[in-house]
Amino acid sequence: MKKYYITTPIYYVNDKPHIGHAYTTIAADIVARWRRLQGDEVFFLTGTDEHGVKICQSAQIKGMTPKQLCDEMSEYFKQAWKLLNISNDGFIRTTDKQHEETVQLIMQKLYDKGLIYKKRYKGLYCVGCEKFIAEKDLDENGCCPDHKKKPVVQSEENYFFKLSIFNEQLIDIIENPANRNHIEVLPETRRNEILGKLRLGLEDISISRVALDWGIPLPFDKTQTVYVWVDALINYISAVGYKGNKERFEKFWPADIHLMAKDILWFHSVIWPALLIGADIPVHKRVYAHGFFTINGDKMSKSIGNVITPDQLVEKFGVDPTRYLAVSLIPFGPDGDISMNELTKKYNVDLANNLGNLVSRTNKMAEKYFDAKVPQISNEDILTKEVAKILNNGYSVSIENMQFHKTAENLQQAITLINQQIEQDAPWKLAKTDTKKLANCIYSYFQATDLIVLHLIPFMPTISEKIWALNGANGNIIEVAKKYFLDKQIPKEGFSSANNKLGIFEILFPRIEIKK
RNA sequence: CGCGGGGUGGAGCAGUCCGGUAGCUCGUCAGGCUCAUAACCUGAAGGUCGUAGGUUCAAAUCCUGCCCCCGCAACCA
Repeated sequence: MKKYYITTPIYYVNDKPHIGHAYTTIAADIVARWRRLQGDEVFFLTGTDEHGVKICQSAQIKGMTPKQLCDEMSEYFKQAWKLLNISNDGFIRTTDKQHEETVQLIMQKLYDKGLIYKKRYKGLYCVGCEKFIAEKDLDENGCCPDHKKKPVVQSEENYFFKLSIFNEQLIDIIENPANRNHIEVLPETRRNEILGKLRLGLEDISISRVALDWGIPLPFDKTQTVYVWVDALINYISAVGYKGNKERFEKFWPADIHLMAKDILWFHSVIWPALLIGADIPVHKRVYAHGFFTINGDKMSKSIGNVITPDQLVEKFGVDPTRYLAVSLIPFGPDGDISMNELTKKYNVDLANNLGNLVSRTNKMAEKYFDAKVPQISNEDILTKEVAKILNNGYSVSIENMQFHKTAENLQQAITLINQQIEQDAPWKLAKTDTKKLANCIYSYFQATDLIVLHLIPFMPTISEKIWALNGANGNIIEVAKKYFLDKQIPKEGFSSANNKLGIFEILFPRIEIKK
């Protein structure tokens, strides 16, 4: 049995979950569920990032302790993932004791190996941004462009990580598949970007902050805390037991894929591998950065007030459609535009008209002509083989490459084929002339739909099961799916079989009117 | 000369690496069907592929110049 370790980033608890967080998490969940159907032993990790100045301040404003705030915010994420039926195996919080100890362990190791040194750092610091700001980025008045405030000169003594010495090695790791630490950075265009930046050279990075309570103290200098990014990255190994569960760690690490949005690709393809190599730990195998979306053409922002939350989507479309729509509307990788209108359109076309209506019409026909049972077959079922051919052609390749919009297209193609076949067969005519042939046709619609439904599981786990039941299919859908994906044979038992009673019909995807 | 992405019928996109009847979804129009969630099926109209040159028998696709849009530019969740 193969293992598969997949992660989302850990989300910063300064903000409640929005569609961006949901997007990454749903994508990861789809892959995780897909791998499980393939028979892999999957560890799917998500979590929350909880240290840093911003959290401290937010907590203060709300009159809470940082810990209280983190508990509250972390819970929002947990609930959002529960709502979206996310099948994560772990949920790490950077305030977990085990994580904090792991971070200290790694820091100590890097320190002992001479990869960390102390240096005075002087720069312009914008209090609003909480960061050092380069002179060239200031506006014409010498102020921070975001906060319109003059930065203050700050001088701090910090610990630095010798990132620069890894420069050549990192280029090779990313560029050369034969390197034993090779990391596949995807999509390709992003990989080129990273390589381009790496070729400009690396500087050492500061990895600690002074006088910040809300953080993990450096083991070798308790007056400083670990910089939040370093803290955050280490979650990927602490969650699988780098400290405390050697067996699990060796089983799952290195991660097979880290998923994220493009803004944090640098950290995952440069800083994270450098830290790992520094600490003599194998590096992850793959990072995949997806794009950002605009909403109705605008950047998603609180001030515009166009932020879409998972709750809103679920309220409008339901859980499974939300999952499907989130990943199928735009290609995974580049930036894309999303709007409620487009989502609704796709919902109506793909789910209500195509899939939903197919289930509806076949169920109603069986109800009408065969007393709500799956009819007996007498000839070979060709349709299901044709559907299998379509799915074999595009489904797994696209899902492996995270091209979910193509996977969705593939599924829709398969559904359309059945709709076309129904039109050609015209069962409503056969009902008057040839009951034997009619039985054959209806049977094949069920079988073919069942096959599609197996492929829908990663996207719409609950509705897949519902259709399975509606179609009077035998057996546990997950077990049947695993078996099917293992030997690619349509099982005689396990699909809708003759004389099976259909489920009580209900409309799965009610059409949603689009407001003009 | 900072780096990168993009400009294809009304809308959104694919095709560009490996030149050879320009494809998909939506929308529009016409027809069919009535099992179905006014759903489904068939067909049609609509594009000098940002622009100006070049290479070639042949370019959306390769090369060069220009115009326009959008990200990133490292301590940023």
